[in-house]
Amino acid sequence: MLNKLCQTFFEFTWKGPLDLSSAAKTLELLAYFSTTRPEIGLSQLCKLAKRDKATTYRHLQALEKTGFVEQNPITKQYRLGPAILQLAQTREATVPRKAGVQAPLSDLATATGETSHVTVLSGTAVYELMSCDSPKHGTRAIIDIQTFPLHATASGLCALAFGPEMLMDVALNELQPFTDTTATTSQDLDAIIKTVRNTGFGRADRSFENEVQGLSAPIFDQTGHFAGAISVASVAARFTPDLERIIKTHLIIAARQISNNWGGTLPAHIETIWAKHPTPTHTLETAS
Amino acid sequence: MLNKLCQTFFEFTWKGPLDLSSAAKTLELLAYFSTTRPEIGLSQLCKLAKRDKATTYRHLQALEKTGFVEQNPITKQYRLGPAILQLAQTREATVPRKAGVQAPLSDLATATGETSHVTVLSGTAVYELMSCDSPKHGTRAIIDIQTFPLHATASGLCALAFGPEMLMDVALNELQPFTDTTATTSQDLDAIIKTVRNTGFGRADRSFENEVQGLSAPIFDQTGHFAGAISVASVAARFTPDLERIIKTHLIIAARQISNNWGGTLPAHIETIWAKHPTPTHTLETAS
DNA sequence: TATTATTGGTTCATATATTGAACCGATGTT
DNA sequence: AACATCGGTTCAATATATGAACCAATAATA
Repeated sequence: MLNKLCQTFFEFTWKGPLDLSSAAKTLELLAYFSTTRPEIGLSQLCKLAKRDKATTYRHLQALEKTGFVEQNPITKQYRLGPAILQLAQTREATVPRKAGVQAPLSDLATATGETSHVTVLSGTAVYELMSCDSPKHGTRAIIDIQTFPLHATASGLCALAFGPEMLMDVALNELQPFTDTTATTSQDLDAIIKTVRNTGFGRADRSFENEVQGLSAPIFDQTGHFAGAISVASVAARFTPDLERIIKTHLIIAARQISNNWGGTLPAHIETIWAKHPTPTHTLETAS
Repeated sequence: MLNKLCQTFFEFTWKGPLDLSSAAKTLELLAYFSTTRPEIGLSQLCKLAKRDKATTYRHLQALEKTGFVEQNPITKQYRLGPAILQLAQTREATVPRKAGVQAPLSDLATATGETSHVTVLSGTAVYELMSCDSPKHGTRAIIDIQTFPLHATASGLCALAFGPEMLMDVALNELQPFTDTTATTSQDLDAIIKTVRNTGFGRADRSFENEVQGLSAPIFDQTGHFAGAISVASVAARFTPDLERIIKTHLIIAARQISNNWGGTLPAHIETIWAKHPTPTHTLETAS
């Protein structure tokens, strides 16, 4: 906590720096593992997490004891462990999510040629559930975070617009400016969300990363509540009204399918909005 | 892990909090969730884990903050969260395991008509990776633990026989008597393991649960080391030499397939053993 | 071969962060 | 209305996590 101050280059409040239980700190270590960085050594992980070596070591031991990480016996590096698979199996058996996402997400990525994500709302946070990188383009929008900021990403805006109102309070406490177009005032955010509600699409114009255009549609589950979002992240430079029309068309399809697979349906008022504004781009209205 | 064992027989008097980091305690809470008990309330979880309510609550908060559990907004109960899926995806992409298990395991369960498991060795613990309940019989052997005792289960014995020697030390410190046939002395265990090495099969005769007969074969991965085991748990009452022959035949097939899928092969000496004792039909060398 | 800089892992005094009995308010049962 | 739960909160007491310094081993300089 004391030398947490060191990492304050800016007001880099990662998320709730005030009260990080030791357990939470331990669990956050897991977030540093990814397909591009599957194995991490102790020292390397210390640098990444900006934590003390002894502390990190003990945390890793706790994770190893419970099977959340395991150590490559030859390289001594750590990687995610088998306990995770078991839990994932239980989670998926309990609340089926991934199974109903795979196909529509893949279709979306293929149809749009852009990297696509499905996010889920859990509590007051939006997590990435699955992503699909389209091989169509060389440059891809890479988003390498685990939770999506509510106020700056298309998925987050969808959650604010269609999820529980309580999310707005959370968002207003985390108005971190990622780019110079990030909404940082309550008024700005309100206006944006109003637009999301009016159009039925979340839209993040370079508000999270400078060259990324996000577009998203909400997903609803069997409870009838907002459960997540499906989004497309395209490189801003090639984002044209034409592309936007295509993306929106396929977002609607995917959102319908996934909602259906999760045992829900899109609320009538959203379907109505989408029908009213078939493809709300000023210039193009050609049918496809 | 420990708490499961503790609550089974002896009280252990809560004596040594020596090796229970707060983080580990927190993570162990996750083990109480299963497909048969997917949602757990705060009070209920306290009873299960035998922990204080305030403590458990804070632990759950930490888990919720990191997405490992989420709260059903209506029932207020907790269930496994979406972060797990994400990590599982990474783990599986890094160290593919489940993908190569599904089919052989399913085949095995179908062929034997018994509940079958695949376990993996991680560090010094044997974890269940996947299990498949055959629908053939009404009574099924249900094993509802997450880690398999090394000295009392067929999978554990396989690990001791074919895994790193260091496991033996761990096992000798945990010689918990689950049934009256559980090996509880170093000598007994040595003898059993010798048999496992000689036959190429792990065998647990009611040594973990009174009515369960376990039989297992080792799996090897691309490193050439023991990586896990595949096992069949049959109800002891219907365990006949005939059934044993059938099970062993299919265990061999499954062990070969999974090892292959994990990028490894069965060591020649094990194949040789299996060939030498070509499914010991009615000539059981393990006289009871 | 000696030097230096890594690595993973360990120790121990310090004080910080965790603990649990008791307490709340809400909901539900009798 | 009395009672029993539930999820959640408080606060003093202290058990527990912390990190600077320290090892031993390996690897890259030189």
